[in-house]
Amino acid sequence: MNERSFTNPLYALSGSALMKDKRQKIIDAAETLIAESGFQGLSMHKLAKEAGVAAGTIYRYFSDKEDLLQQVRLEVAQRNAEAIQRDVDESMPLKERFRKMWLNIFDLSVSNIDNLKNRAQYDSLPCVRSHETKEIERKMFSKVDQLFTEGRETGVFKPLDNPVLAALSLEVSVTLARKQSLGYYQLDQDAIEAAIEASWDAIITH
Amino acid sequence: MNERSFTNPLYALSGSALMKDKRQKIIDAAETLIAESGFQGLSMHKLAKEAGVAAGTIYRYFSDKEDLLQQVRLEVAQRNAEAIQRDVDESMPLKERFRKMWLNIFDLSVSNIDNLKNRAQYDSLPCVRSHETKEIERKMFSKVDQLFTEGRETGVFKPLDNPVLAALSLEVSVTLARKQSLGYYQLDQDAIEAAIEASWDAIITH
Amino acid sequence: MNERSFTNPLYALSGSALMKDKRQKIIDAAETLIAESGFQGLSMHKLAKEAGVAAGTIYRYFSDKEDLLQQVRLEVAQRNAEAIQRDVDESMPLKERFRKMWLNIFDLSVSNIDNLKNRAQYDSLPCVRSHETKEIERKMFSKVDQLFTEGRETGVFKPLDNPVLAALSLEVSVTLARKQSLGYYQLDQDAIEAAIEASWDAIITH
Amino acid sequence: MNERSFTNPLYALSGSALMKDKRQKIIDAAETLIAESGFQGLSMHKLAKEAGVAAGTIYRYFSDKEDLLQQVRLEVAQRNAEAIQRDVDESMPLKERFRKMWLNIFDLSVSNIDNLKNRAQYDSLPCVRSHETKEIERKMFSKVDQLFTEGRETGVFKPLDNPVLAALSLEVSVTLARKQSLGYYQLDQDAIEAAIEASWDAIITH
DNA sequence: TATGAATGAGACTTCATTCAT
DNA sequence: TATGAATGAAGTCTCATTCAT
Repeated sequence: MNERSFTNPLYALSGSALMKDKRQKIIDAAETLIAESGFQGLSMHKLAKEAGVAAGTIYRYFSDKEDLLQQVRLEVAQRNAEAIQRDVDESMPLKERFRKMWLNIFDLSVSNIDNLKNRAQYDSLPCVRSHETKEIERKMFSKVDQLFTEGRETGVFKPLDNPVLAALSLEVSVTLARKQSLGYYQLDQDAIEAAIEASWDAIITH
Repeated sequence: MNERSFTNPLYALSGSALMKDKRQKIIDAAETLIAESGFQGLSMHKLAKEAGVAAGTIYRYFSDKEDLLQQVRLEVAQRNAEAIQRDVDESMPLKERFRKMWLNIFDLSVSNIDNLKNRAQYDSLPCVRSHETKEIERKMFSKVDQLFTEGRETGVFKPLDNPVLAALSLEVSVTLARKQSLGYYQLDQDAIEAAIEASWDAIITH
Repeated sequence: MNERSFTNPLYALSGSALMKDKRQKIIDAAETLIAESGFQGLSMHKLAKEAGVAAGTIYRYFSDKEDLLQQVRLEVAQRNAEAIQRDVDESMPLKERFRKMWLNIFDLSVSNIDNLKNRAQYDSLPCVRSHETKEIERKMFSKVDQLFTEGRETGVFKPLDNPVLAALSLEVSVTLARKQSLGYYQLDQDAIEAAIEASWDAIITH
Repeated sequence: MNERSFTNPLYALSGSALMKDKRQKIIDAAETLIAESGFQGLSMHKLAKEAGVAAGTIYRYFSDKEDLLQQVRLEVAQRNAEAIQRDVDESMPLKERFRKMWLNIFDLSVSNIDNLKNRAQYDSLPCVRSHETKEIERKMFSKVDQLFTEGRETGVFKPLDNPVLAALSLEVSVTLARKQSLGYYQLDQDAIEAAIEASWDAIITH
């Protein structure tokens, strides 16, 4: 968000702020519609209506539909990156950090999938691996990277690359969340804790 | 079915066999196009062209596009189910069965993802969950189920539900394969064996 | 109908009789479907199915759809012609003949309209005025013609052409029947008799 | 509406007026095509071409084909309603009003049928009977209703319901016009006057 | 900068008709 | 003679995008 528009109302009507408002309104509307009706249900007309702008206006901020979707994904990814590492601090013990991020991912996945917002994440993210995407990923996984690097160097974790460690442990939470949302089961608190413990077992040395 | 087509290859073009051929040609063409351009890129006209039939012909075999897609998914799922459990026998030791299926899934995922054929699997399978889908899943996971049940009852595995055990161990191979296909890393034989070992660690009691 | 097929079962399977059966089956099926779903709802495939023949077979008896419809109309028209003049005899008094035919037309129109079978009559008959159509009309109106001619020559009816007299009197019953079927009103026996009387008034000299 | 378009003809092409023009152009084109090729011959592509707009444009003004047809019928019905009661005034004697409307209907029917434009009226009007249709009918028949009511109450007409009186007298003109257009006969002025007289005889008390 | 009417390619689907068997 | 699979033109409608205002 442009913070200036909150502290000084004058900025709210200025060119760039207004523009930013419209751009944001369009992106927000896109997310809303995608959450409601999935990715294929997004038409530029519905989007314009939902965002309260004219159809042509969208093309002042995005070169075409693909560009718009790209930027929606970017925004979703950024929000996800923040959510995943929320309340995680380097000063916390290794296991606690692991547990916190595991739960963050699990919660995020459940809500995303429930809202169909997962589509913004799953359908799309794999398709692109642009510079920006990689930037996001680095940010997204900075604390994750640190966790795995630290754990491996102290001999707590197995000597595997970080992405492999992630796939073996943290990303299991995504799989479990998805399955739960599809109705395969309903994990209670104990089951979740057991799953976290098992994920931990996967990567520590025994 | 016209049995003659099995005994005498000359009959291969006779009535019912021809029909089966055409249906299959359409499904194959659909898989090809989906692999090339994803799910949304499949138009009935392109499909007709690729399959070498008239547009209207498709509707002799499938009531509409959704029906066609359903049947494509079914076929893909069935092929996957077979591939996953290939060369796995109950008489084999628990660990060996685990390793074999892990590798089957990994290999399948790599090739699927490389062809984008995963879309037929990932985009769609979750959408339905019909009776047929469940039937497929049961078949798909019969040997998997047996593995986990046996392991848990003998105290080798943790006391978790089968789907959870699967997510913690076997399905990790999908995540790893996808990441590899996206270019995050290239797993050599040692790394794969280590990943299998780590997956095993996730579900056994320590 | 081919009477031979009733008296000698051998004829039932003979070429021409069989052919006539199929042709009739198709026409009957067409009438059934038109009655059910109107004229536009008639597709050659549905027709083939209803008639119990293959789609291609229809084209052995009718050159194309238009030809088929033409012949359906012809058949309906013939049946109508018979119905209109049923139980009318030259020996009956003028007024009685008039009343009988008026009622025949009214009853026919009601049932036709109720079955949507009117479409076979109203949508189509005006479109063509072929030789056969005229032939049908002459037959259809032979007793009507006689009625009007006789009435005019005896000075009972106004000196107007037969088709004009028909429009002024007998055909009013069609208009009334149609309106009733559309729900404008429901004519009881008295109202119908009054309408007949009024129709009579239209054409007699006063 | 943009009021300027009423005060200054230069604005005739400005926004809202243009829109109105386009909608009207489409409706006019529809009437033209229906007149030429009947109701079934109307395809949205042909219509777009005839109207000089893109196919998609039609859907800005009409939700779908059925909606378009409905509005065409409405317009035709309204025009007919006006034509039927043109130059008819309550101050005129009963018979004169009757004669005028009879002729109005006859003339209208002849021209409609000659253009096949009757199809807009006959094929369609009976199908709906919506609120709007009834509104049209009331308007269409206000002077007709008044005529019949007045005539019945003054004892000039038979004690029959208005729709029945209409069918017996005024609507005969439609039947006669149709038959004439189909080439059954050609009514000269005397014959028409005689027909009017006969129609009058149908409903008056003797 | 913003609008939104207009565009027209292309989506899915139907159906009268043909023709090899 | 009968079949019915196959055809492909034509149908209705959607939607990303443009452009005059």
